[in-house]
Amino acid sequence: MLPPVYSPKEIENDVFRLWRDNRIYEKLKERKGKKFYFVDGPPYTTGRIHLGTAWNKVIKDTILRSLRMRGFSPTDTPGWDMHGLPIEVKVEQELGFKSKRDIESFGVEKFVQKCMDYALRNKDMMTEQFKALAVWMDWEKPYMTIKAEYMNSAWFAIKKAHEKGLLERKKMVVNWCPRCETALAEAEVEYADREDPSIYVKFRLKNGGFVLVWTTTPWTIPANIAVAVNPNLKYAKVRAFRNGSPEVLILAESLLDVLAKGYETWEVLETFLGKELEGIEYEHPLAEEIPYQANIRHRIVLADFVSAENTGCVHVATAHGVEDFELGLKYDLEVFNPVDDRGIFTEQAGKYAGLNVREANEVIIEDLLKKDLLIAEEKIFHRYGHCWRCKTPIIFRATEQWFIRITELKEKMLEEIEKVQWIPEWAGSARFRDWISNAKDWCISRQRYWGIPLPIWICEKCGKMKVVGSITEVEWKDDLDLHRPRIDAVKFNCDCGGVMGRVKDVFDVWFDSGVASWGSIGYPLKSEKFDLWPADFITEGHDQTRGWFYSQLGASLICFDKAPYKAVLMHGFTLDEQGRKMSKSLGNVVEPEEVISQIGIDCFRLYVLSSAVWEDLKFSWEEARNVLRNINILWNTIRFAHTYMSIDRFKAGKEVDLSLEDRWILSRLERFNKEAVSAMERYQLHRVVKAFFEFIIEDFSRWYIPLIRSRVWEEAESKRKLSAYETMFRVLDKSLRIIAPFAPVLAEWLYQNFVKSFRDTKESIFMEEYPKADEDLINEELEDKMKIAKAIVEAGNSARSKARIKLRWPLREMIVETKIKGLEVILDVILKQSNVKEVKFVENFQKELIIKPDFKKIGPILKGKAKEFAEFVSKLKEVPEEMEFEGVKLGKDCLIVEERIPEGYEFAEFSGGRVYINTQLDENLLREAYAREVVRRIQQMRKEMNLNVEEFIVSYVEIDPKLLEGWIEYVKNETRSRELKFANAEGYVKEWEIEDLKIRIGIRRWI
RNA sequence: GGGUCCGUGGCUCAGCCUGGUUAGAGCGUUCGCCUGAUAAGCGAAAGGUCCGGGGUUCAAACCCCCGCGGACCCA
Repeated sequence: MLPPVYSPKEIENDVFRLWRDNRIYEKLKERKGKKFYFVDGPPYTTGRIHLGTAWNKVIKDTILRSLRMRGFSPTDTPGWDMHGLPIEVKVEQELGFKSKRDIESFGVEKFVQKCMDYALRNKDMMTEQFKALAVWMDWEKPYMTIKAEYMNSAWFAIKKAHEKGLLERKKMVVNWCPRCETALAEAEVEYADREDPSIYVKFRLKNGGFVLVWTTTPWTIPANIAVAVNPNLKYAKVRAFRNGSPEVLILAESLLDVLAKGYETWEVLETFLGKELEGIEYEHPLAEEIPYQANIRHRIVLADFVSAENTGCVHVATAHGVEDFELGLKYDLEVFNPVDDRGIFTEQAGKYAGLNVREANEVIIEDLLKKDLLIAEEKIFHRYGHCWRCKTPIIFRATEQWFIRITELKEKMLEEIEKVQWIPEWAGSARFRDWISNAKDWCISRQRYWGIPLPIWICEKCGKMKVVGSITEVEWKDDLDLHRPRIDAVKFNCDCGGVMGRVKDVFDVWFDSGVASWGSIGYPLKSEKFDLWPADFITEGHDQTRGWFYSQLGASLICFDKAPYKAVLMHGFTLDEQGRKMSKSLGNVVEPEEVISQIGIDCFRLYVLSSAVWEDLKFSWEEARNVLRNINILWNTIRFAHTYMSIDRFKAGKEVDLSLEDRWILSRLERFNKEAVSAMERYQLHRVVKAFFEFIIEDFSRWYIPLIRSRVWEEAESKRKLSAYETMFRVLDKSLRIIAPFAPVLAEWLYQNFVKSFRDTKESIFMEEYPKADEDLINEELEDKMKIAKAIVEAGNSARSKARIKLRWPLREMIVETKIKGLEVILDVILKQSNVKEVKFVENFQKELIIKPDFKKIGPILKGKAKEFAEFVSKLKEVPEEMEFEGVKLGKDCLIVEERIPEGYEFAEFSGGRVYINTQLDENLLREAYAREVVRRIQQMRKEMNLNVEEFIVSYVEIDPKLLEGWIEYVKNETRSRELKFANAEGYVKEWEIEDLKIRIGIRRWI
């Protein structure tokens, strides 16, 4: 016997033990199958997996398992992304550090070691969490971005970039985190709302008047070099009055309303296009506070990016804005950067030296006010970039950085993504395409410690550069760690006689994972697996559009001029029930462990795999638990099959005569199989899960099993029984194999405890082949017929319900009124499921039409003759389309037609017609009904007594024996009563009510 | 401002790729039923302008266009 209730925990223990003790995964790994190169997108070693990571790995595992069953030997190396700022920040927090200085004084070597320990510890914890999801990957041999061999793959790429002229060092304005003191990539900037000042400042023009600018970053004013206007926008020179005194100002004509912020009235003196303003010089507003500004000639310049917003005049600080910087290149403006790595003003900033830029905001506003240059000061709530790890607001800063010239690769990238299969299609053709089209050069250098060191050496004497493409060039041996600071000690001799030292930077961590498609197989240090490249398949969340999908494509184009993957499945995000992101601050985080412990691994997997992968998944406990109910139904069907097959020592695989319902369920099975295979090939995992439950619940549990129940209860070697067993077995055996990749633990357990009992099996269900559909068994006509049978039975039940007659009470006849032919084949099915003695199919069931005139309609037309018309109508036997009465033509809408069905019948509609039931019960039917009522109650009592299904009893029924006349044997048979006595109840006694009749029933074990 | 996705009963979703019965599930509500696979299950009822508008078509939840609302990404 199977346990009566599905309890995931025990099953999981059993199966994990089986897999471990018999080394199932390892054995599968030894099999030589067709090659399939899958690359795992490495999760970052943060320490805990969240629902999204769990979902991600479950998708991967499902696909890997299905590939193995389909005869492939997929690569299943898990990856770990272990470098970078997030870990540095965590370690800094643990050590209580505030800035890079703390790290330097602590010692870089010790710090890096701490980072490594942290990453390794987290990797181990997360490995256990993934294993607990029944994810089969090669956990013993993962790829790690911190291994020298892997770092070598990145060096290889950078050397390639250098050879192709795609690596360059240039001064650029970058996103800069003043806390982490490093440049950040676009992908490392997180946008969040924040409040900033919004100020309107006037810059005094040398030839009189002012130009009005607007900014949200007062701290950039000390670095102001120019003011930009749009050459094609109309500007106005106005005379504005404040407290009665006039001032002349220039701003965009369409934006004059902003003057209301600081002036009472104004008048336009003249208008002109922006281009006429080019070259006009002005005085820096803080020239007195910042002596350095005296060296600079400030002037108005032209820029297309200036839009008609705020004042239409943009303050340009070449060191603090990307567009500003580029504009500076065009006009050959000076790049004046008075802000240091920590976001603190340098000596060059004069009065502001030593102030943090955010603190400086206030001081600067104050100074502008004193000089009467501030028109208005407001607050603005806007999206602003923050460091992805420490949440500090970023600043823009011009620095020297190393770049990959992605802009030169753009065209090729767009070309390459067209060759990739995207699931869904728009992930590539729209979303990714859009991202690439907007791509900028990739800043790959970080001024940090925990990362792959940039393999660039520069001669201290002549400035010559050497890019190292392999760790073998730095005399690497197995045990040598290549992280900072050790690598910093490596020097090369320059041809000029000088010494080359390494650039101190490390790689942007996104570059690490970008080389995964060859780094994970050790290329180029090892090349034996490189023939696998490029990847056949990868899958990650939609956030990886700008992350891993992109970094891999860029790195791969540098090295190999083609895309590193052939197919990409993009999945969604996990959100909370209301569709919000899960976050600690909202307190709505659901831990995968918690879910697993509550509903089990398989239930969790089936739940997350049942919604469309590319859509966001709103996690709902209720929905997840619903899946448990479905699993329970599957469990119950298997328990049913198992119970009887075991009693009869059934062995599968014998020739049997299949009956109608057997052939039907097998047809449904093959159809499901066909659907599953086609969905699987298109990575439409949710369709497989949906189809599975629909088949098991709708077809197998609700329809097939009730149909064969009586066959299963037949004694001895009944052929009908054996064919039912064989059919059930085929259905379950195949269904389990189809769903095994999705619900591996459950499928394995049922394979071991159900399938194995009735046929020779392999060691594990995962050594079986994924089933192929046998399309010859699909019988469309039979399926259609059965659909009709279902509809008829349902209509019959509905008619019963109207007549208030329980299904347990047999009925004499059912008349099916329909034009559909050839329903005789389903006669038995209907008889059985409707509990009727006879079923007739007719085209027209006799019924009486009652035709009355619609007085409301005919009254106005026929007036006084209406009564005569009523007489005429009463003689009609059928409804005419049209009639003529006393020379007036009348349509059938003048008639009200009612149907009267014969006395003693009730009906209900179905898609092909109507079903009538005869509601008259005669003596014999009544006795049968009573017999069934008694049986039902005795069965209930047997169950309450916990009797074995096969055990015999003696029954006592306090009822007039006449009521059961002719049905006594039936009752004894059904209830396994050796004796049925109409006497005072003994043993386990209960009182019952059948309709209005009160009876006492007693049963006891037969000894 | 640009791009993408989503919008289907009270709620959560499937169906859309590949147009074709009466648009399906689950949850919830009400009323019934069934049961030796039932710690279960099943049915019925109520509940739908398939976001709105236009187009293509014999036929549109589905394909196309224009809006509206929400989410995400970018500027």
